[in-house]
Amino acid sequence: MPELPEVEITRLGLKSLINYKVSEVVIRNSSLRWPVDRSLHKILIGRKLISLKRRGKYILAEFPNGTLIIHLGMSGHLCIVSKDREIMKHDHVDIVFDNVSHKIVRYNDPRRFGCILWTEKNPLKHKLLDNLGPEPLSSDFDVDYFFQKLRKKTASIKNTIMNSHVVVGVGNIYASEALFHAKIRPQREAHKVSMTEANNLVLAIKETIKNAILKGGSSINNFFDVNGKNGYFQNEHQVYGRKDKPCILCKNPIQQIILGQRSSFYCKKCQQ
DNA sequence: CTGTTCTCCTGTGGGC
DNA sequence: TGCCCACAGGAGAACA
Repeated sequence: MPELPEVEITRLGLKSLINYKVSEVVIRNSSLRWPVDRSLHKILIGRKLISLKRRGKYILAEFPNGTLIIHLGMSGHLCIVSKDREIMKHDHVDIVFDNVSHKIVRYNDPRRFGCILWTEKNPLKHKLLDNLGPEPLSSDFDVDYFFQKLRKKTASIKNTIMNSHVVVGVGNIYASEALFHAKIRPQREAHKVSMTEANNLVLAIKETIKNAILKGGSSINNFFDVNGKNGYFQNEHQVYGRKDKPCILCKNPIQQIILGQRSSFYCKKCQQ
């Protein structure tokens, strides 16, 4: 479910909890991708949430004694709920703030590919985050950097932009979308992409992600923000999920192929 | 090192 | 209606 825009919207939605103290942690099911520390309540109770940052698709919740590293995986959601909210299936973890009944952060994740990890060190040096590529919206992600990376890659351009060591935050939906905007076929070998095309792709990735954040994220299979509000970006997908439907630009049917086990969509006329 | 495949898990939708 | 199968937004691990 969540690509970078959805994670960013989730992070922004949680900011209302900054400066509140944790009063309770409930772990109903600790078996996420990696086990949730069962002593998290001892670590967190009485600690004030200092900041909420993001690196790639990881949300970093900073406390005085360390940081929670949260990833939503494929199907994770964070919601702010009140005490009387009924417990749903797959509501695995609650973090209650300030003993206020309406300030509970609830983690729900049917597939349990997400994670909630505690670190007392610099989270950016955590092994999951240490070798990540640049943020797509930062100035570090520019054509000079990107083209140098592409020259060394024989993998497909789509797999390359989805590689978090090249650039973070480009998931399966936005990879297809960005390649459509840059008019590059997803299966092209990365090192055969020209400087001009690389430049177009950098701009397309930035635009696609920026636009999706503005629109509140994609709501495919019910993404919703921390207050339960839907995003609208799914209404703007040009190729993703549009197999056999007419291309927005030339009316030719959109193709679907599998690259790296993932569905990829493109227009064979507009993308070369 | 690189690129590819496998893996975790549940839910959903299509075909029969 | 139920059953079975394919597939789903991530990404580290294992492997060649």
